[in-house]
Amino acid sequence: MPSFRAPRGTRDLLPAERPAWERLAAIASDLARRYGYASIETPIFEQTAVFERGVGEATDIVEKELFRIQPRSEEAESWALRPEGTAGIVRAYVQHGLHTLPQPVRVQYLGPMFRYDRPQAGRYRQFWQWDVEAIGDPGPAIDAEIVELGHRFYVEAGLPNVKVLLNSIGDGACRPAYVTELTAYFASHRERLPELERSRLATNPLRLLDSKDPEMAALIAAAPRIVDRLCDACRTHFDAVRAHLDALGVPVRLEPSLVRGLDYYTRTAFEFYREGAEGQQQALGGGGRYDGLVQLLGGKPTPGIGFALGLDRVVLALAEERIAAPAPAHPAVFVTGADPADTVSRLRFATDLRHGGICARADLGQRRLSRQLEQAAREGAHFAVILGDELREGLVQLRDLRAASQHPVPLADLAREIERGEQSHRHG
RNA sequence: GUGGCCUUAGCUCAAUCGGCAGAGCAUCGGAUUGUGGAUCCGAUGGUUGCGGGUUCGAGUCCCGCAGGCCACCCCA
Repeated sequence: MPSFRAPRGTRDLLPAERPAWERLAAIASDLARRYGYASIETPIFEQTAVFERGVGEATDIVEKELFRIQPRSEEAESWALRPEGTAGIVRAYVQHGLHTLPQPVRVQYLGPMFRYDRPQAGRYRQFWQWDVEAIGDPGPAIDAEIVELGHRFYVEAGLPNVKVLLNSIGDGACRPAYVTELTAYFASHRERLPELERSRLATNPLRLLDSKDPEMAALIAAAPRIVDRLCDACRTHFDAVRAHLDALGVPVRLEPSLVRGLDYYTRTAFEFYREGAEGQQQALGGGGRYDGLVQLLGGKPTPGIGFALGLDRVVLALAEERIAAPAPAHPAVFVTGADPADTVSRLRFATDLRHGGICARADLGQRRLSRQLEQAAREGAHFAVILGDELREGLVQLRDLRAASQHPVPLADLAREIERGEQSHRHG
C-alpha cells in the first residue's frame, strides 16, 4: 500500500481518461473562437475578501466551503482558493480597467475550482469548470447569447436531453418586497415547516423554494412567485430574454422556484440539468446575470452575465450515456532493431523522424525484436521500422503493421513513405 | 456539517466456524539469436486502509480514525 494518496475529494486524471477531458476542452475552445469569447486566466487564489464580497458572506460557498490558505505571519494577507470563477474575473476587469475596451467584454476560461465540501460521485473538492462571462451589456439579447452558448456546449459534446431551467429573480427594485412577502407567507405557516426550513426562514427565505422535503411541496406550490412580482423593468427584460431564446430554438423550461446559491445574481437565472438522470448531481452547470457585482468589487456600476459548466459532471454523464471517449493517439511509426543493445540507433532514428514532424516512438529497452514488434502492435503504431543488417546498404525494413507486409526502403525515402502511408490511411 | 453502507496485490474479486493470505487480469521474463496483439510456462507484486482491543491464534469479532460511495445540506 502506498503511504500517500491524493487528498480527499481530489482525483488523478490518468492518461486513459485524459482524452475525454481534452475533447471537452477542445469543444469549449472552438465554441469560444466561433462565438468571440477571448481567453482569460486569473489566479486560482485571491484575497479572501474577493469571494466574501463577490459571492456573498451568507452563502454556503463562503460560510463553510471556502478553502482558506493559512497565513504565514500576523501581517499576511488572507487568501483562499477560488470556489468559482466569476468573482476573480470581475476583480481583474476592475483592476485592469477593462471598461475601456469595447463593451461587453466577452471572456472565457477553463480551470480548477475548490470547495471544501463532503465528496460524493460528481462532487469533488477540486473540480473543473468552463466559465464564460460577458461584462458590460445590460441585455436582454446577450442573456440569450450566453444561455444558448452554454446549451450548445452539451449539444456538441453529444450529451442528450440537456434542458435549460430559466427564471428571473428580480432586482433591487422588486426583490426586497418579494422576499418580505415570501417570508411573511412561510412565517404564517410556521407550524407546518420542518425544523431545517424553519431555521432557513431567518437566513435565506428564498432557499425554502427549492426544498426537497416532500412536506414542503404543497406550501411551495401555493407560495407567491417572483415572476408574478417583477417590476416593470425586470418583467420587460425577462420577456425579451425568453423571446430571444425562443427565436434561437433553445429548449427552455420556466422554473419559478429556481433561485441559485450565489448572492450576486440579479434578474436572469438559469441552470442546465439532465432530464431523467439518476442521482442527485443533475445540475451540470448554471449561471445568471450579476448587475451589481462589478460595483461591489470596486468598479463603476456595470452589468454582466455568465455561466459555469461542471466538466466533471459532463464526463460522468457521457460515461453513463456510454458515449465513447476518443482513443489515445497512436504513433505513426515505431522504431525497432535487430540488436536489442543498440539503443543509440533506435533513438537516433526516432529523433530524426520526430524532427521531420512524424509521430515516432522507439523501444528504448533491451527487448529482442519480437518483443519490440509486440510493443509496437500494442501501442497501435501504423508502421514499424526495423533496423538490421540492411543498414549497410542504406536500407531499413518498413513494416505495415496493419497489413502485415513489409519492404526495404532507402533511408532517404523513409520519412516520405511514412507520411504517404499515413495520409492514405487517413483518407482511406 | 448529519446519518447509513463499504475498504484484501496496480485492477476485479476469493479465503468454510476465528486456524498456513489466494485466483484471474495487468506488468516483467522464458518457450522464440531478424519479425506482432494469440498460446503455454515462470517471476514480480500484501504490514488484508491505519491505530488499538479481545483471543493460544484476527482478513474474519469489538472500538477509534482515514478514505470511497449513498442519502441529506449544498452545488458544478
